[in-house]
Amino acid sequence: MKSDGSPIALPAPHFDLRQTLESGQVFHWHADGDGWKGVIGSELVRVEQLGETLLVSPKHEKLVHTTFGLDHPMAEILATFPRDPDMDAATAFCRGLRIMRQEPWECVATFITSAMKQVPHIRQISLTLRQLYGEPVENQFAYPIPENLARAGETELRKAKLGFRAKNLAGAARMVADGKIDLHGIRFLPTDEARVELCRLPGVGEKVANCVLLFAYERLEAFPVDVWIERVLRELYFKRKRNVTSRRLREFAASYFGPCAGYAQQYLFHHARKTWKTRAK
DNA sequence: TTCCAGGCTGCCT
DNA sequence: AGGCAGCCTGGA
Repeated sequence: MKSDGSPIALPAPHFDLRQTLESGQVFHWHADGDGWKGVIGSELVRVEQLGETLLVSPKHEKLVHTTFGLDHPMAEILATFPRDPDMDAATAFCRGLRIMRQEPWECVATFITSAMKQVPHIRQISLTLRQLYGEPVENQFAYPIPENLARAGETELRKAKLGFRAKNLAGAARMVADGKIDLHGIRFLPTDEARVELCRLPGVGEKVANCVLLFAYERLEAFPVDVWIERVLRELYFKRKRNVTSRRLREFAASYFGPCAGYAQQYLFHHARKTWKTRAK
């Protein structure tokens, strides 16, 4: 580390750094010795967990506290979960996993590029975009601002291996850069209206919008349904039924998992991905 | 080689 | 409203 002062110990009870970073919310953090490094905004941050504390540079204390949701009242959140054996198992397995607070543009852009991709690919795309279009931060790069991706355009982005996602990312970047959508203002909208706004962006449908609502706008009730969580819901809650529509699954999720459904979803998702050995990459 | 992956979109019925 | 193919690319 540079001379930012020696790390301080930030209290982090009921928190698990590794599980939080490996639960498919963010795709650019990497292990650094016994800790992790990643860029938050325009800061390169190193975090290391030591028991129920986090070692961080003093100047990153507040940033880390906010980004990792250390203010979340976990006991209260867990108390809202439905009680059934599968939910209980996921909750025990994921103890300490927090929903993070990401910067909206980075979050929406990353999930636009995640369509039909496996995690290593999403990480690769994030890294390539940062290296080509992001501002340097020490020896790493910030996520590119919308203006840079809009200027690059679809053709250039295709060279960064984005495939059909290039058009969507370039289009979304253009809308944000031109002020056609106000990602900051969305913060103040009710969740349903915020979702409609986000879906105006190319490449953003209900799933990506819900990811952004959950991971960037603190809407803990937002419940992203991807192919994985569909498998989980069918396997755990509709085992013997066939012909259950996606719509029916979403209706079930909305009523069953309660006001922190997004948290519950993340736990079911992470538990399944880490324990269902088949197919997971 | 062939197949498909953490989704969206447009076009069908 | 619900179903379905196509979209790029890389890895199994």
